[in-house]
Amino acid sequence: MRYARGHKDSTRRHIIEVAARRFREDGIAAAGLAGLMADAGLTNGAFYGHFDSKEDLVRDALVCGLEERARDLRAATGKGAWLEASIRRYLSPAHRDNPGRGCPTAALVAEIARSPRSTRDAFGRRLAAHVDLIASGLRGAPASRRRRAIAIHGVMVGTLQLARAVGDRRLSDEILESGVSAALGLARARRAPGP
Amino acid sequence: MRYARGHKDSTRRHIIEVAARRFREDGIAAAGLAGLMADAGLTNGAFYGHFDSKEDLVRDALVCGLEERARDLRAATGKGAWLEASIRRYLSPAHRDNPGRGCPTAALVAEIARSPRSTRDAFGRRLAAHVDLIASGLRGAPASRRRRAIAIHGVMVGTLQLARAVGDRRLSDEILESGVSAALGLARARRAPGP
DNA sequence: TGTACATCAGTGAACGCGCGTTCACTGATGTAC
DNA sequence: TGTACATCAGTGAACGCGCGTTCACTGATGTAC
Repeated sequence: MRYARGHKDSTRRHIIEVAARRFREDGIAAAGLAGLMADAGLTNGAFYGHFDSKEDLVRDALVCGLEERARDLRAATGKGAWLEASIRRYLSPAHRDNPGRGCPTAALVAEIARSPRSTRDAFGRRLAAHVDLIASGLRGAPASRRRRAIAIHGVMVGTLQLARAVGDRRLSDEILESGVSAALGLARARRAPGP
Repeated sequence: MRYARGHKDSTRRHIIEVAARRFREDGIAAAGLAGLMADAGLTNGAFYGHFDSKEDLVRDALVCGLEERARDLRAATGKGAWLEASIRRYLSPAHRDNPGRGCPTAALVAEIARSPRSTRDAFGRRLAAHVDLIASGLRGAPASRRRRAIAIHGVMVGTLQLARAVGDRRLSDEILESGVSAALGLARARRAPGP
């Protein structure tokens, strides 16, 4: 064959990685396939040798990004205060200013909500796994840990997005700090807050 | 003149309202001007008699949606437990299932983050006012109230979006409940959580 | 009172462009004989 | 060892379509005389 064994697979992976970055930077609707393929060093025609449709790539790129972050987080677990450290890293100016290499959820959650069922199911499964991972770093009864893990994830995603959207840098920094404060509070509590 | 006095102004307002709904439902990038104008009962050509560009409409529609929600919230303040009630209403299945008439921030924050400076500044100003409104319903020292108000807004926006994005209805409901629980906890606390 | 003209919100066709998708083709390789 | 053929990842032009934007035009009204 013209190409080495495994060449096509690695090309496919490369396209997915490029797409995962571009989708997070520009949004799914605003990222065109031709530009994406050019970024990957290929021409537009090669796309359909690897994927059935754009939506197919969207799902793969989303899962790719989510699993990379899950691997990173799983690798950190166990080390002392790993959850606190990962909350601070998540709500850092560095993460806010580099969406392309950051959390796919924060960048794409609204577009995922408008995606076909299969994409939303794939997202839901990864979200559930991520929540379990966060919950493993909490103390308290299982139900309370799960509730707080979901809320921690929610406040992380929400405040990161708000920090990215406001024009004022000072306000943006303040949003990040408030998010850290609230997430750490939930992480340290022994009971779920609220009713 | 052919049209009654104030006709053009009311047409403009109508276009903005239609756009505010469509943007929240479909996303800004995915909502086309021709479809939007047709929804408003006009033809595409009339658009540029009212706005300089799509971005111009985006900013106006965003501000329109945000101010409507601010008015609703302001009207509720003062009534006993108004903040708790508004948190529960925000994180309800009804709000989750009707993004078109819901919170513009939850629907559009990622696209706002990719918008020009003027749009992000307009968003930042409304966000700051909204945070002040939430803070007015909290107890404690001013700095703590502000921190918690930002975090409450963050957890509301974040968990609503997560609830919209997952395919599994049960998980979605659980996310909403966890968000309510955490937001109420932050609302009832007397001190900011965390370090 | 009647007529000619100015106003202006809205019409609808057209602009160039990039979109997602299709397809006939290329050309370097491995295989068959 | 040399030649003919099959394979297949990638090429690049083309498809129809909808995008944001422009513009010459319409036609009902108010105004001027």
